Amino acid sequence: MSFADTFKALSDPARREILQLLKDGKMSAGEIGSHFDMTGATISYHLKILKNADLVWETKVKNYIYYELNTSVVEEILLWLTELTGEKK
Amino acid sequence: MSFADTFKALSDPARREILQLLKDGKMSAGEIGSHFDMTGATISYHLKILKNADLVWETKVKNYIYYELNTSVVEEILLWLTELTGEKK
DNA sequence: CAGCTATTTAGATTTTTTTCTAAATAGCTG
DNA sequence: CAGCTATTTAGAAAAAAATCTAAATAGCTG
Repeated sequence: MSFADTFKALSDPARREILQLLKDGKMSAGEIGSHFDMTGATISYHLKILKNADLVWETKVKNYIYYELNTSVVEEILLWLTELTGEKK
Repeated sequence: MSFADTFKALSDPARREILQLLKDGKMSAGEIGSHFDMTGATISYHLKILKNADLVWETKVKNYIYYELNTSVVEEILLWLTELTGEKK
């Protein structure tokens, strides 16, 4: 969705952990959930936020939904932060 | 304070805007506040969060408190994000 | 030192976020 | 197709965050 949504999405520790898990490749919602002490519904909520922020992709295979990291949007955040650190007057 | 606090601090648009303002040099709490449609108390609250996250420094001069950007902690976030984008298996 | 000016703190309220349980959907598989 | 398995959606409750007003602090300045 937007830049602000990306920052919001990154602000939760569980969501950041999900992204780290996905670094190693795609994973189903269930597999992701098994790494956390949360209900599937809660994991689904977090995945939705990551998806809305374009931080992840989903692909459906059989009755599984696989999630995959989308790094392109991370670049925007990197840029913002880099500009913050650089060019000081 | 911690890594998580830094991400939380960055998740609010007003706080990000404050950091952008401080890119151009230090600024008093009042000056910062004048850029926003919020009470001084609210600005003070946001400044406290930024300070706790080590994203800003404060220095007292007369009865003013000046805030200044501290970029060193931003580097950690940059690193985390960079590692997320790089080294995909 | 009396009154300003700048800023923060306290406390309350509102808004947003996170989480859960229960139910719904959807697509296998025997 | 009947029953599983995987996942999401809805709705409610709990927890956290943002905001305000009013009061407190603190340090000038005349």
